[in-house]
Amino acid sequence: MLTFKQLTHALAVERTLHFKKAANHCAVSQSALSASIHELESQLGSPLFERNNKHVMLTSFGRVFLQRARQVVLAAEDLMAFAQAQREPLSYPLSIGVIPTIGPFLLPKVLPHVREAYPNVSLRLVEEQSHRLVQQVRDGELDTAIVALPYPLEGLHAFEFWDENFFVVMHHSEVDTDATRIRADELAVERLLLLREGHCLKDHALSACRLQMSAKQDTSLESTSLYTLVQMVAGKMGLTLVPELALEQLVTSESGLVALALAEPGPHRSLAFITRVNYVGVDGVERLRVCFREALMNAPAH
Amino acid sequence: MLTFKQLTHALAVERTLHFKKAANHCAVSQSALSASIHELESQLGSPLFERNNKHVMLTSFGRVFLQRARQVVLAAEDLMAFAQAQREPLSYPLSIGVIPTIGPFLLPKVLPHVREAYPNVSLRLVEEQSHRLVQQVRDGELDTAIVALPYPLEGLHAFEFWDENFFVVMHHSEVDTDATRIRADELAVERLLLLREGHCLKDHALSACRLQMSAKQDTSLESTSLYTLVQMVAGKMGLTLVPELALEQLVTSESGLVALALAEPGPHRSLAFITRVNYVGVDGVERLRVCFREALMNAPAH
DNA sequence: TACTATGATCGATAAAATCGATTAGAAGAA
DNA sequence: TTCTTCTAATCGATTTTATCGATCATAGTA
Repeated sequence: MLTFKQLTHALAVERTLHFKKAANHCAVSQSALSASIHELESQLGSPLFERNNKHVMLTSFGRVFLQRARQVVLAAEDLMAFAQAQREPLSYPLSIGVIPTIGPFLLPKVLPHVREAYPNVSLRLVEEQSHRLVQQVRDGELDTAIVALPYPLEGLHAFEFWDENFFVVMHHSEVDTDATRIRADELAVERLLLLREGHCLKDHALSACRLQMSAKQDTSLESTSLYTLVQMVAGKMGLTLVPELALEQLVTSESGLVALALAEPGPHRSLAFITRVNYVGVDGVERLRVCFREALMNAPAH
Repeated sequence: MLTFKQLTHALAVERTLHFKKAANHCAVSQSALSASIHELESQLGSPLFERNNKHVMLTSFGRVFLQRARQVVLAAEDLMAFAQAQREPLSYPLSIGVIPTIGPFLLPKVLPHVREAYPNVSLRLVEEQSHRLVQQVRDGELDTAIVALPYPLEGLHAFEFWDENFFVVMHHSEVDTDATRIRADELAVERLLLLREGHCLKDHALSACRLQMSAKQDTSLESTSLYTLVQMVAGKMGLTLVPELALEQLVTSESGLVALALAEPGPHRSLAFITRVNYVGVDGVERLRVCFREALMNAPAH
């Protein structure tokens, strides 16, 4: 079978046109190199070199063959160099899932920080609901995913990096208190607008209010994104619960909205990376976890 | 050191995602394949596969690495296929020197025949005088050369393929005989036009006439090509000697020239391939020799 | 003729690859 | 649970391969 060693030996002979010198370059004995060349030539069926006791000379075939062999060996060396470069943490492509109620609010805050710390990082980002992310991580379609806990993980590992509280978002005309906090039992629960079934934010928000989902809730108004949800609140169609990270983008001063901290003891959800238990890139994920955490701690408070 | 075997083993595991099946594909035992993969991964510094007793799964790194490794292995396989294709006789580039008094007359007759017999043939043709061709063959710059013998070859091998006679070419107005042959001592030697010094044809022509070179010959009229030489004859500036192969092109019916066979016992020069004594492509040259000979025998006689 | 340089070759040894058998652990069935 | 099955890792033995040092053969040189 063809080996890289044979090719590099032959290339050394091509360079030096001298078996002993080539052998030295390759750090083997002359006899070993001679055998190596013989073996290669016998595999090829044609001699690469024309040689006697005094002179070594390329054959026409050898010239053409080694020209191409050089490309192959270079490609292999490139491959090894590439592998070495990959060992630098987070320099290989990483596919990350993220749930829709985290992605648009978290990533703009942390990705610049990540790119600064790991300039070679290359992330493929996928936005899906938690249950699909869990499946994709399990199947190896994703290296990791960012989800909100608590969530049934069924044997996956979780690397938490942030806890956050929920805020009640209302139209300012509906606020009848000067306090910055509000208790769940003060809420007009019947006007609560939530995300469509399947978004974990819905469950987390309800649980933050110590509420069970009300069966008589008007599901036709359940939204698919926090953005439209907040637009509905701005249209005085009700009130909603928004995680802290999203406040900055969703509740601007000119929106006519007011955000009140939920008084129930929090925090109410926790952001985490999830991976397979024996995922080999845990090192990279752990680095991401630290990096995300630092970025969030340094981010301007709302 | 990286080996092709490791790469092909890893690629087999990538395809099957199963060590035993991959081992079967590679015709080795599972333990050997397992060791091979381990060795490769240790050289790379990163695992290619994430595996436990039940499942084998590509890592992100493995995906990217094997993508590139596949290219390298394919390139190597191409290289071997290329080498095999070269084993087909005369399918590799062959550089051939030829002297100017043979090339233009011989090659048009034989090359079509060669290309028919060896469709993959690829010839690089170089036209030089004998002494330069001999040197270039010795230096390996040429695989072989076509020269006219006798010529001092100094250790090169000669593969003769054709003998030819010389013809005296004169203007028809200067011919005073009806015979088709002429003896050297009937020639107006003082009007003999020959090629410039260095062309072996000059020596061969003189020796065909049993002549030594005359010192008082008008060297200013020595030509550099048979074409101009014959043009001079057509201008009644003298007569010359032309090898048989060249007659067809040089002495056409409308040129006003007459060619008379030289009566001296011939043939007077012999065409041959020359090679280094241990040139490895002798097989190809021998095939060319046979091919040339056949082409010339089938060529229409002058 | 003797000397030098050089690639091929040989025999011994060292290194590796490979095998078969076994182990350990996970998944699924009873 | 407990048993069975499946699978990759591991181990020890063996075979194969690679390598070395020494020697040989030979072309070129003095």
